[in-house]
Amino acid sequence: MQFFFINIQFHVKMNTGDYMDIENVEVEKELRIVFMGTPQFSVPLLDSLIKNYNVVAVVTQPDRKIGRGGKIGITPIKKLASEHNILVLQPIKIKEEYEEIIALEPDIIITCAYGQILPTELLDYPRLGCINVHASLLPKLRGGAPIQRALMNGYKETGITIMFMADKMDAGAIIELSKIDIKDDENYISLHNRLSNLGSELLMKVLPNIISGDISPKAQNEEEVTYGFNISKEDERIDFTKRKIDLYNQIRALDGFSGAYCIYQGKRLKVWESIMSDNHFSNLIDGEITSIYKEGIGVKVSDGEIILTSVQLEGKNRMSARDFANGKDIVGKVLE
RNA sequence: CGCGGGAUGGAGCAGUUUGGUAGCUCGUUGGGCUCAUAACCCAAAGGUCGUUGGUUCAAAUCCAGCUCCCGCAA
Repeated sequence: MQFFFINIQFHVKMNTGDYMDIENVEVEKELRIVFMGTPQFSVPLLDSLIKNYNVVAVVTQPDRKIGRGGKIGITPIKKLASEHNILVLQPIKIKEEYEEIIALEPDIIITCAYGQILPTELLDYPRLGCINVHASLLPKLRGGAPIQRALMNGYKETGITIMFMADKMDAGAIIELSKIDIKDDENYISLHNRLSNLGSELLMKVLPNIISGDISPKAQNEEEVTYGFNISKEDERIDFTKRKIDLYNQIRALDGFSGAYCIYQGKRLKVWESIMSDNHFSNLIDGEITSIYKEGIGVKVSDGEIILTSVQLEGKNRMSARDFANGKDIVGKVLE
């Protein structure tokens, strides 16, 4: 917990319940932060906030049925907040249920992968504004799946953007950017974790400046805007008529996420990992299994061959492609 | 009670319909061949067939309950 000396006008709730306006007087006050987030990505961020600041409430998505059998799952953010006895709010539609948040009188709202669009009334309330931590170098890859899209697009670098929130998604003025390189063999899990930690570090670095007003936000260049929308079924399906580099990027972009898949003998076969090969086959069709290698299963694609190294058949566990091929006569079979 | 697949030596599977000495492809270990090898040949070790109970002369196999794993859908 941390206290700040600030020197602006605001009003203070007294012990009596009355409000007292104070102007230009240096006082000690606990900054009231409301954090909004949902998935694992935002956990390190909330963790840092809890350790260093006064988080008065956490807003996260409602508990939902998850997995088989209709079990209810709680969000990673709710779990962490509950462990610290922090108030958790889970509005179904925040556009209609934001009064409770305003009643908490937050000085600042910090969001990270929350999953709902905040209403203007809420955006306008906190005196220090609403801050978002986004996993791309804005204005590139606005939207819900910037990490996957960066990999899928074969980007060499990405990063974290901290910005003010605007009515339009991920369109607010940029406060701070931090770049990282994307390794050639990096997958979703790895990049996700690195960006998650980077987001946390960057926010801790920038937050004091935001509080003190020592920042100079810059509007995004609308001409350079690109989008990284959520991953759809179509994005997960492997099309072996594509180039091997595109398939390789698609597969690693979804490794640790939903997984890329193709169809083997009428069943769904997820492909978690692959490597590119330099072999070429002119007499085979795209998707045909070329050979079993030590590394895995070779598959003919438009510009050569890709070797599947880690796969998972529906109903089965993830396994090495070698194990999958074991005991089966799959050379010459076609993956769709 | 959302739909469905699965549990068999270290791994991946067959065998279950029609109960009757545990099989295949790998891996491991040892040996051989070879300039050499991830290739080839020979040999060995390794499984109370997820768990509990039932039927039977006899259960991986039939019946019932339970546990765990996974795909889809949300």
